[in-house]
Amino acid sequence: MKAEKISELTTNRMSIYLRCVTELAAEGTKTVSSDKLATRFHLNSAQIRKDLAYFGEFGVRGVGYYVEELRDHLKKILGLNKEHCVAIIGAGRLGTALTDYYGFSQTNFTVAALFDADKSKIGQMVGDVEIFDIKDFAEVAKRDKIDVAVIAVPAQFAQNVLEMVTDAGIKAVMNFAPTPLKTRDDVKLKTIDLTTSLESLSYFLAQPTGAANGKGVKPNSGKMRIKK
Amino acid sequence: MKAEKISELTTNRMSIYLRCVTELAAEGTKTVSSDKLATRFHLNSAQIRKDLAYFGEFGVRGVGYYVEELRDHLKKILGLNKEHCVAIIGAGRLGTALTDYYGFSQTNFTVAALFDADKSKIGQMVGDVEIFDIKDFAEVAKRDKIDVAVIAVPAQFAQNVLEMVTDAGIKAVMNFAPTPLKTRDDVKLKTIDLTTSLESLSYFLAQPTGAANGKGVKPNSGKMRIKK
DNA sequence: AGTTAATTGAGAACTTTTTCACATTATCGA
DNA sequence: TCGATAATGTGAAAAAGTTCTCAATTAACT
Repeated sequence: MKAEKISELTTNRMSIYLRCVTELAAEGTKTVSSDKLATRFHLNSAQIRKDLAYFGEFGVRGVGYYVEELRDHLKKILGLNKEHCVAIIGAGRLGTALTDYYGFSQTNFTVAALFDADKSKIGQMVGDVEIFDIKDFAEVAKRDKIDVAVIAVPAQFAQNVLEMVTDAGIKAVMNFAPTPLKTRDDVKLKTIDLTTSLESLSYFLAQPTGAANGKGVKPNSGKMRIKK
Repeated sequence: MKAEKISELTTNRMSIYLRCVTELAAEGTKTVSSDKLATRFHLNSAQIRKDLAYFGEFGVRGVGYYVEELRDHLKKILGLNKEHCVAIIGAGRLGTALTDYYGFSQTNFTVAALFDADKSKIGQMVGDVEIFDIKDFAEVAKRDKIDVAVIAVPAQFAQNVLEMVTDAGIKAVMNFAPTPLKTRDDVKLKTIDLTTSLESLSYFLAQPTGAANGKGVKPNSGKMRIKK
C-alpha cells in the first residue's frame, strides 16, 4: 500500500462496499472474497481489491475478507465512527423532504436545523427539526456543531448561501441547486444536479440506436452548422 | 467530427452548457467564445470545444459560438425538442417532493403520474398529479405515454420496481434507492445515491489534511489489518 | 509434511478522459 | 488587400481510471 491520492470515484465505491458488507454481516456471513462480493453486488473484483488496498491490507490470501472487520474499517475510513450534524438551507419541498429522508438518519447523519429566508416559516417545525432564520446560520451552526451543509435553495441564491456557510466554517457542502458553484480549495463541494441527470436520460432516449449501456451510442453524423 | 461513442460525462456537460447558454441568451448575448464560457461558469475551454465538436461544427473560428444557435443545437442533441412524461414510483416524502420539484418542469419534463403500493394513498392528489396503484403501472404508463420512470421507493423494493417499469417498456430510469440495481442493456439507468454522496463528504471531513479539492488527500498510512 | 485450491495485493497493460498546442479560418482596421 | 488578432477544431500528449495477470500467501485435505 502506498500513500497516494484517493479519487472520489474510489470514496464513492467505499460507501457502496460498506453497504454491501453491512448486508452480509446482518446475514451472519463471516468472510467474503472480492469475487463473491463482485458477483453478488454487480461490482468488479479487481477494483474492489485495488480500492481496499489503498487503505491497508484488510484481506487474507486464500480466504478473503472478514466481513465484520472490513465493515469496521470502512466505517472508520469514511469517518462514520463519529456523528455528523447536517444543516439544510432552504425549507421548501426538497429541503423538507431531505429533512425527513430516512437515508440521512440511517448512517451517522442527523439533520439538526433547517434555514430559510422566509420570515413566515421561521420557528416552524419539520418533524422535530426547527426552521431558523438564515441570518442566524453562523450562530446556530456553531451552537449545534453543524459540520455538513445541504443547499436546497433556488439556483440564483446558491452561490451566496455557499459563501455564507463556508464563511461560517463549514467544510463539506452538498448542493442541489442546478448551477455551477465555486468555492475555496479547503471546502468539499458535491453537487447533485437533478436537471442534468434527467437531461442526460433524455439524451439516451433521443439516440436512434437505443443502446443505453455498453453498445455504441453514436451522435448524429455529418456537419450541422447553420450558416449565418 | 467523427462518429464515436459519447460518454455520459460528456452528455452531463452538454446539459450544463445548455444551462449556461440559456442564461447568456436571456441576457441578450449574441456570441460567446469557449474561453468566456469557461471563465464565467468555471469550466474548461478545451473541454467545451471537444465536447461540442463531437456533435458538429457549431463554432466560427475567430468569433466563437452564436449563443441562440448553440442553445438550439444543444436542446436538439439532448432530446429536449420534445416533451417527456415522467412517472414517479413511491409517493413518500422524496417522491412527492420530486413531483413538485420546480426543476423537473423547467425543461421539458412533466410529472404525469405517481404510483404507490399503499392502498390508502391511491386516488389522492399531489398538486395536480394523481397517485395510482402500482399494479396499474403498465396501463397508466401506456395511456399517458410515460417515457421516464423515477424510482423513489425503499431499497428492498427497488429491483422489483425496476423490472416492472422496464417490462412495461420504459427505457430511461432514474433511481434514488440506495442499492445496486441491474437492468437490461437497452435501458438507461441512472442512480442518484444520496447516502453515498453524504458518506463521500464524510470521508473528506475525516482526512487530516482537510484538502478537499486538488491538493493531496492521503489515506492513513501503514498496515492496518487486525490479526484474527 | 506435502499437495492442492483459493484468493489477495500489486505491477503492468489497457482504456478512457482531460489537457495541451497549434494549424486553420474568420473578422477587423488601415 | 494585407497584417494582426481571435478563437475554433483536432491530433497528440498527459493524466486518470480500470482490468488483467500472476507471484505470494493461507487454509484444507490427505
